[in-house]
Amino acid sequence: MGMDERKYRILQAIIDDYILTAEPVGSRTISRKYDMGLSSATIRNEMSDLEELGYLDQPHVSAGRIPSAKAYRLYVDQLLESGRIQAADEPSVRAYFEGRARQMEDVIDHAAQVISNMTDYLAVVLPPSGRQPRVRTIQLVPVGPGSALVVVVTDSGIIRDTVIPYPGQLDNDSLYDISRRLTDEIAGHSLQEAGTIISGMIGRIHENESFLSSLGTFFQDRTDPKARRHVAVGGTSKMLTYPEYADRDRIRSLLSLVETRDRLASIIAQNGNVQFTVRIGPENGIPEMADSSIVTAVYSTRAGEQGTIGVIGPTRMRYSRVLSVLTAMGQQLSELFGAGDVLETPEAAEKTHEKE
Amino acid sequence: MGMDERKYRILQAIIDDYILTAEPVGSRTISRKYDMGLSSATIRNEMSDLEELGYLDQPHVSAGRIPSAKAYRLYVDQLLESGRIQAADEPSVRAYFEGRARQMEDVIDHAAQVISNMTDYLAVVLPPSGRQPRVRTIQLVPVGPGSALVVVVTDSGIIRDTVIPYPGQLDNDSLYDISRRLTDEIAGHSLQEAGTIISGMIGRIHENESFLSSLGTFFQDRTDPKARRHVAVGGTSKMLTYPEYADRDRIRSLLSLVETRDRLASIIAQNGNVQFTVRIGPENGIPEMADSSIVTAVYSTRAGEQGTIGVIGPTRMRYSRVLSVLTAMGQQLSELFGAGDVLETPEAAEKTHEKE
DNA sequence: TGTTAGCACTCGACGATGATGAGTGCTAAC
DNA sequence: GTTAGCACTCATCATCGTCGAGTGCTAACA
Repeated sequence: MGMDERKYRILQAIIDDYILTAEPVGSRTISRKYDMGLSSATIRNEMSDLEELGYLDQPHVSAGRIPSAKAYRLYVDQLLESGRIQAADEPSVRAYFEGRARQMEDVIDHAAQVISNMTDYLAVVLPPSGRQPRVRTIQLVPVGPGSALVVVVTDSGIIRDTVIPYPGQLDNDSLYDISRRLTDEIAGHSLQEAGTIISGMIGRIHENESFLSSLGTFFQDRTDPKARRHVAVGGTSKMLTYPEYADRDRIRSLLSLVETRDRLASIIAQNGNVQFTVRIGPENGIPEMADSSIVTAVYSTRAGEQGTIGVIGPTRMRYSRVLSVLTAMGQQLSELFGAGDVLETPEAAEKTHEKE
Repeated sequence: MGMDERKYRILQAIIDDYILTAEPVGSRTISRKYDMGLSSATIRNEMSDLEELGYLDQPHVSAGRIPSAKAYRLYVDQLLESGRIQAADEPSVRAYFEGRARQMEDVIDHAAQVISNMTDYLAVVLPPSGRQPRVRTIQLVPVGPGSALVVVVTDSGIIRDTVIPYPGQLDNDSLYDISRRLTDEIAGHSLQEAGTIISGMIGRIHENESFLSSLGTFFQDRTDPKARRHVAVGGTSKMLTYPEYADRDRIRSLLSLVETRDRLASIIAQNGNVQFTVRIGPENGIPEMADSSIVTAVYSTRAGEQGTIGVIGPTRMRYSRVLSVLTAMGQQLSELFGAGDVLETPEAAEKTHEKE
């Protein structure tokens, strides 16, 4: 007994129906709604086979069948192989970004909103990271007595800033001078290297030792992989519409996952270099998420950094829809972060220029 | 029939018990658990009176009584008048901030966490705002070809940054020069005034007109009251433990409120100059929050800006606890934003200095 | 006059019971 | 190989009676 064409069509119909209704689907439903040209009895036989093959589960004897994780896996694999994933929604994704979003964090927040609006699932967007960005400029800006704002511009265009103390006797001009000298030293190096270089300067330059040491630790902090990153989330409340999250404990664990951004980020973060990751139910390895699926995709920046966008939803997810939305959004974000300046959409830049 | 001492004590007991159990409380419970030296029959008579006075509601004939919004109001008013609100938790609040938090947003996020941990309700923290901060310095930092990062330091220490385009022919030094000249012009003025001044310069200085105009709109954007501010939220998942939020629609409306930060901010934002605001049930005027209470408190920065911290929970809230936590946190935040530099805790600054 | 014991009454919560119907597996006929 | 038919299973739902918490009222008591 193998998996022939007809079995697959029936399985597909069952999956489609279950994704739609979230209710166990019976043989009668299939033969009626998805006119297969087969009677319910025949379907029943096939379903029995499919169950034996591990593609269907039966909650109890007198209920219909439910697709197993294995069935979804087959379904998704076929989907991915067939190349039927089209960024069909690209125009509408693009429309969402028309003349909007300036700062990186705004873009990311907005992207999460858009994804969740288009899919009706929980959307997560991680900022670009991974590759060690290289320093382009460092600039110190006086903030108050005894403290300066450090602005580091990297080749990925991302600005990291923190206030550090500095000896009060420095005025604006000397700060600028210092900034220039520092830039000369560390430009082109990674943040980590920059930290080492600056720490190394402490011996050589005897003035402002404490200041240099603060600056050194600043770079070290920024290199820390545990450093909190902004994680954008959208559509949490959408999850409440799905019956699989009717259980309070389940909502609870989902909510607290969303609340602890670190954990959420580590779950969504992609490891490999693949375009998509689809983890169905138990595959995701998170006990309390055994009947949730996680789909992620990658986007990249001009500087070669990678970011991840992801969707979390019930196992009976509209995978096809999700994959196509993620594709479109991945393209859009890559474009946004790759084409023009990282911190500005092409549109926004254009709009500003029109005023000339 | 007035409200005598004994009635009040009974009412208090009922409120206490209901806050604890969330179940209608009967006359028997009161006479036993809160030994009043009265039989249940007497309590019953008093409860009957209290109901007539509007302080108690009865879900149905054979159930106990539930405190009405009017009862909570009385309770809270007494609490506030009695001056029994003590920042009793101040030490533990302080402990939470030991050697932590550098950036303003981190402080705010952390504060929301702490409040929700200490109260077990949903906590919201709004960043300082209100007063028009005055410009101290403006500095332009080159980010990439044709774009510069604008860093404005105000007397409230808040850094607002955006990337704007600038004509490519400017190099670092001329940017610095421009920054200096701009600072000379706008230092001491509000953001709005700064915008006007810069726009006014367009006529006078003919070089870089487009750049100045971008900069002008930058200031206008920053003055926009609708400008999105970072709103910190903590403890959303805690709300699921309360039976009053068992209903899915109720969680849903709560969740979507939390998701739309703008609306959340406008609900929490304080108008007057009072230290506390307690809005009980229907008092808050938000239909879907008719059985939630909102308690807010104010903190302030050295620069005279005001921020708001707030708690959202069921009407049967532990008001006393919440008020005392908010008091402690308000003090802590005021201290944090008032004493040392706004962007740094005294601890953090101290810690860094130790390295000298 | 205020307090309390006693009692009848109300009504939601809960569990048992039975009807309903969706769906299955199996068998036999086509 | 397909399908009609049928017995069987079992979750769902409404009904019904029991249970008990809690009340209001009355009458007795200090």
